[in-house]
Amino acid sequence: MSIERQITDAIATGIQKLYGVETPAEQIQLQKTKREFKGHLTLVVFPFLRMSKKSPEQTAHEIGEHLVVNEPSVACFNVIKGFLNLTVSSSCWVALLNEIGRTENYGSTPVTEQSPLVMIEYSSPNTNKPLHLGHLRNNFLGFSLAGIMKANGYRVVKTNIVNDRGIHICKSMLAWLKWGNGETPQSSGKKGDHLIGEYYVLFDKHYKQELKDLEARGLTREQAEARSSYMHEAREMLRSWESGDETVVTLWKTMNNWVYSGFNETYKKMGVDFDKIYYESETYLVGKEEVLRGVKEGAFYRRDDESVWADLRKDELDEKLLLRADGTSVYITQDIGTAKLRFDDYPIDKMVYVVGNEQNYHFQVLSILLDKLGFAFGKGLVHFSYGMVELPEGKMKSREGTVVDADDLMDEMMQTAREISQELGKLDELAPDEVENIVRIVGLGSLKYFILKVDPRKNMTFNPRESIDFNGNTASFIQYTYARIHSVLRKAKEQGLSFPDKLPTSVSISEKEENLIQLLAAYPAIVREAGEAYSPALIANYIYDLVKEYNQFYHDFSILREENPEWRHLRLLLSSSIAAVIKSGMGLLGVEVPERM
RNA sequence: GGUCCGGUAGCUCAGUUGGAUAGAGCAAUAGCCUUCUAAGCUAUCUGUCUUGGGUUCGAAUCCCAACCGGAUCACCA
Repeated sequence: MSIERQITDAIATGIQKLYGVETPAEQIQLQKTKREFKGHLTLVVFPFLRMSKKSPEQTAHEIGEHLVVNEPSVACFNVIKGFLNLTVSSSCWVALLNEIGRTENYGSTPVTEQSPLVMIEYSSPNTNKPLHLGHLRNNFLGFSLAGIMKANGYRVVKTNIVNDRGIHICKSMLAWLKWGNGETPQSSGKKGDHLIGEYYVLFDKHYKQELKDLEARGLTREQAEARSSYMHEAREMLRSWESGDETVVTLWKTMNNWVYSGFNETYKKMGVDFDKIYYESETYLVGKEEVLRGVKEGAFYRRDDESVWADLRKDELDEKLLLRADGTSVYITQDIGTAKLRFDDYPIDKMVYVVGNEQNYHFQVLSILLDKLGFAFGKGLVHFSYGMVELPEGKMKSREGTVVDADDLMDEMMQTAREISQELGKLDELAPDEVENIVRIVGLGSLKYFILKVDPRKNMTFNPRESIDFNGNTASFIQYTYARIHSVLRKAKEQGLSFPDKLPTSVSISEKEENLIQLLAAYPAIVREAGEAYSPALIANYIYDLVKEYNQFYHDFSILREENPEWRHLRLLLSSSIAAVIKSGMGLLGVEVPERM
């Protein structure tokens, strides 16, 4: 039982005894004492005044007296206005540190075969262009969330739905046929996804020119769009693809494979992975079948032009198209099919979609549609909706060339990490492959942390010109502290300074150390909250607080030079426990920590 | 126009199951490397928490209204 819980119970019995009123423990809220006051935990007594019918000060004193006499973990107390500040005894903190020190996987709940299964969909790229900054936020959030859910005792399946079919990929294919001269990733040395992206842009360029020419001949915009031969060819190609035309399908496979090998490289660099990948080309027909089943069962209806619709006006939404008049599927049809396949494949208890907040409406609709089709999971699906990544001058626009490419950005981060490391002379004594590894860990970690420390729901601003800081609330600051702790532990070992993993509770302990242990003790609750709130940011900001506190401690206290063996042991045990929590917490963000840097 | 989300220091962000004098980092200024890694530490400076009401012992936090910004309301994905 946690100290907090113990004291809460003692307060409940105290109030019962003093004022004869039964108070459920949930109503008693202990909070962390503010830094400027003495004590560890604070009880705000205002809510109990109507029971005690006495002044705040007097009430606080009475409860405080009761605790000191009856609850051994409370050493002393002080009262300021209506605030009862409790000081927990040193021996409790030492006992707590002992416990944390020998708890394996501290902070995480074990996963068993009976654990509920959560499937997390993230990434979901289109195969016509490379990944950009927005995808980075998506991938980092999705991967981190998977780790957090696992730490909270869920079985987790990470999944990805690849948008591999549709008019967009036909545009790239067409441009490549027309102007590509058989260029391949091998022949040009370009990454497959970047190569395809270039042809997508090239199509758009020629298409725009064609429109301009047509408009110059006196056509309106709409007429020009209808008359465009390029667009006509692209649509024609999509039709050939859907009817299984062999040359088109072969080309499609070839070009998509170029993209996949490019994506795989990027995913590897990002440090994310998937347990199961679905492809839209394999799910859209299933979606169509499901929609037709819905028509048969009366959930949806057909209009005169043969298009299929869902009437959601009873759910305070509008009518929604599900199949076009020509029978082809739309975006949401595919999500219905994917959902069905997934639930056929796995016994999913909870489905989480990591998708940007511009699709809030889409998922609201999807939830209702799945429910109408009789899928039990429809109502409970979670849309983990995150904000846009904006540049200082506003949204990223591919047409204006302001898109920040994921590969480029990651490379730049590593390059910057390398330059700073060299300037500081950090890497002088290390082997080249070690240098590469540290540069990767620091550069990439800083990027991930920079993105994940922000509340996922909020839009965030990213300034590519001001490179990401390596000071302050950053991954490198945390990584540096971790490396330094390891250095101390390494040196302790070299000097033969082993320390027991269990300290006598009689050891005297400073206020700073008590505060650090109190912070450490909060970790499991933070992991739980992060899981409930879907917020890796909670963990990031917690780790930062812990590290900041430890750094001050590190500068104020000697560890290896401390001559009192009990104190030295305490500090070594504290340091190694903190290192363990840093590693665990950063691991939940998908950020590695190096043992030296 | 309807719906949803946001507005906290010059900048980037914490802080919201209502609690004490609203916090960090960056930027600025001044110190600290014969001592466990200076990617660090210390000190100073920085605020109409968008505005106006309400709820109460107490509001950045909850409610109402207004203003500003964003998203969405596609036979695009």
